[in-house]
Amino acid sequence: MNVLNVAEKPSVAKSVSAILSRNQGMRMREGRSRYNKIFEFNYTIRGQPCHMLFTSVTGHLMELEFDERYRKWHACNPADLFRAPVNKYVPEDKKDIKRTLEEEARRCQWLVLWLDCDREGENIAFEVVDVCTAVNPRLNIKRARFSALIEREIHHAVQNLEEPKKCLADAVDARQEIDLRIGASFTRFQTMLMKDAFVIDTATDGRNLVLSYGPCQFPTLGFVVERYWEIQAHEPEQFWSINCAHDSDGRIAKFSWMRGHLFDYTCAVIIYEMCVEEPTATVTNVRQQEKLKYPPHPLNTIELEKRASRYFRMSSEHTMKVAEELYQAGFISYPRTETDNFSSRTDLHTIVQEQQGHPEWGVYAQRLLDPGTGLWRNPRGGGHDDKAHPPIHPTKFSTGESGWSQDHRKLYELVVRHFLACVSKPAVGAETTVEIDIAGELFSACGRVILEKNYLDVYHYESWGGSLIPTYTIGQQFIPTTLILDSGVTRPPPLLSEADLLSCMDKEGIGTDATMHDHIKKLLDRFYATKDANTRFTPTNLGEALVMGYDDMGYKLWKPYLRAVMERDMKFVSEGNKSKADVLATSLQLMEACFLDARVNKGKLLEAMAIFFERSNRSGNDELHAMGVVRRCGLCQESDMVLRKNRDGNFMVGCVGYPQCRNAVWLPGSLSEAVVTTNTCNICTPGPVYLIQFKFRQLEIPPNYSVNHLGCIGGCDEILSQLTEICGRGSRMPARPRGPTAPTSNAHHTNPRQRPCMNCQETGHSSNDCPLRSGNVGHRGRSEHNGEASVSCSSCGTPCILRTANTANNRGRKFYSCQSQECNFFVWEDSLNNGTGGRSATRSNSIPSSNPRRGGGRGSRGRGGQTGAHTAATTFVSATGDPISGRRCFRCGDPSHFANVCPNRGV
DNA sequence: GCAAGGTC
Repeated sequence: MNVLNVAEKPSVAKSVSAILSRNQGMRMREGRSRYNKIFEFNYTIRGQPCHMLFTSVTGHLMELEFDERYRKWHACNPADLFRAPVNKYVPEDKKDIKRTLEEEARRCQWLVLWLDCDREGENIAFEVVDVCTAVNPRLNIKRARFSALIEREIHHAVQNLEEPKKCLADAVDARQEIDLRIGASFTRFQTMLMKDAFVIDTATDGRNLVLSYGPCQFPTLGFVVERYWEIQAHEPEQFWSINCAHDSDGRIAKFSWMRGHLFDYTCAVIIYEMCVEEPTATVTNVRQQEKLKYPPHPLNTIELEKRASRYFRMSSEHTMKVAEELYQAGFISYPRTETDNFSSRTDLHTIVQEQQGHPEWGVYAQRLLDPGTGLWRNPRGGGHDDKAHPPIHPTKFSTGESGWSQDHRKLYELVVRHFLACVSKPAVGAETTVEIDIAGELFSACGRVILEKNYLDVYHYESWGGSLIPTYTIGQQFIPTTLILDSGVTRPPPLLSEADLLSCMDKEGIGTDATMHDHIKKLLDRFYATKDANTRFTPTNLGEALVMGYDDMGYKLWKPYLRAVMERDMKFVSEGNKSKADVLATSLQLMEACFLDARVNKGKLLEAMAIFFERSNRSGNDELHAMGVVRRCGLCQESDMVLRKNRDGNFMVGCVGYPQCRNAVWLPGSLSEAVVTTNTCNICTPGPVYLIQFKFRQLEIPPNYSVNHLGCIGGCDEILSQLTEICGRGSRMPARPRGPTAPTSNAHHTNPRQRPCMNCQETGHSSNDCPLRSGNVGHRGRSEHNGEASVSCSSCGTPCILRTANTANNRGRKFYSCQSQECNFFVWEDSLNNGTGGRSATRSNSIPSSNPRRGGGRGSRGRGGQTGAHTAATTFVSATGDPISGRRCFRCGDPSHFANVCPNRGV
């Protein structure tokens, strides 16, 4: 009987073949693919002599793609991608493997699937089955389940063959389809929306700029942006603490205040003065304890990446590349593993023995193997096991190979030292804690002596500080050598390092051990974030704007929740508790609704981008001309009606389903500007029908009509109908030059100061200069204006307009906003009434959000975190809430400010 | 030009 065996990768095909054949009578021959060899040997399965043919794939054999007609970006509406047909196909670079499988399957009776024993492995198994059964439907299909490439496991697996599990593969099918549909739809949507609308000056090296969205890459970006916002929002606050030191027997004990620190200066001073008046310290407690510092758990992929980043500042992506090369050359075990627990069957001693000859750590390895030293300890597991691979460990001794780079050496050394540390005893220290009392205040000091370094001898990446303190006895009294009142300022957390980012992703289940580094690299490739020399990530303007835009919409697409829900559903499918179809239907329905909503609210994305980027003047692009969704098309019921500006400069509202759907509303030819607002019509149905802010050319409309008009295209708008009737529709108007230089305008120009303003009917200014004009703020979308100017901007002096907020948290709340585009001043009306005063838009008094930039316009960067600084008007209040009189700056004595904003702070 | 998951 001929048995075709297929593994997930060539190395497994080779290892399993070697185990089953016991390296006797095994022949290797080439397959169609140069990497995937075929091993042949004889083996007996449950008494049945078999001729075994063992080959492999290289991961997934197939990919999921849309039908041909949906692949071109402009061929369909991105929303269609939620329902477009998808197919699995074998990509060109896997065709050779497919051919090998077909040729071998034709002459076999059995197919045994040796794919990795996880969800993806099961899915690949079904891809192999599809290819093989297409040429040989009579194949008897079996699954070999093994948890390690160990002789006993492998023989057991082949003698106890099982059935492949469809529900595991189904879970992956669902994941693939959801990832593809939401990734492609959102990527096309946001790329086409923004790429030509803004000047995004990133050096793409000739590549097309793609603003991709993915359910893993976006939450990864979210972690980076969130930390950045946290730093921006930080308001430094001064605190005080009392520190005490005692110098005796040539040793120093540094006592820290058990209250930690106080933010109330007066309280701190009062307590400090009490201590100074009665400085005698009495020892109240002396505690001596043995402390252990444990070696790390066995190494898995994420830990390898984190430690290489921390110790060598190597990027996770580069680490995996180097690790892969070491693995391919046989020096370390398989580097993509979740497992941090050695199987009890692993021969750990042999691995240590191989390292005995090394000039640097060979002696340590010898000590480990000597039972007399007592250094050996069986490794503690970290509780993770992917059932497919052991923790990363050395598999071949080397003192460095000629082809190795410094990074190869460092990584191999890390793997070896980590392994040796894992099988070593923890370091042992003796800790002494001393507590003292000074005038009723408690202080403590700690000293440590390292008794046994143990694993720290080989794992020199870690250290354990030790310091000797004087000897104390309970009841002993002494006068401290120093007793001082120290001040400090709270600091924001640091930017996320690569190791932090990996931890966030691991904790929230973003990506797999084999893909996390890809998602991090993608942030850099897409220009969403940058990494500094200390491996810390800062979002770029582009990355921040995208997250801000979605956040302003109220969608948490940049949070890990979506992936968590998907993972939960995948688990249900793989356990057979939900069907693939159910999960696909509910998940995609939800995401499609979210997509359509995001498209309606794309103004938020554009607003966020406008904070960081200049608008582009490029034309000829569809998206530039499609200026916002006005309503759902009532004719085709499938697509949206969008406001457009045609090439001849005329406006219309047309269905995006054109040319299949030709529904259109032509607007008056006298229009010079039109902007879709976030306000909706109360009359027209089905809603929402978004109102449009129109601006007409003054000389082309009758004098009794206003140049500015907030109108509706749903049929209820009498003024719009009249103007359309009077001026004719744009579609029939000849193209004309636009703008103030148009000769027709100049011909009849009158002095605007002699005529009443078209906007407010006052004289002395034109409607362009009207203080009640809404123009500038509209594109920032803060909210509609109510048109009442009663406050001047304290920043630039320009009159402010009273507006009504339209955000989720503050809907209906009034605020004054500076009209100047260059100024960010705004103030809540109710804060004026209660006397707290106005400020430039920053986190502390802006629209509450996790996003400190919201509410801020261009120019607000870098100001966050600085506001909230105590001002002259601050009333000083103690911790109990009582006002404190006479409070002054700690540094210069000025009562008008706190020390943290003192002009002499740097002196 | 798009996702994420395998892998050489």
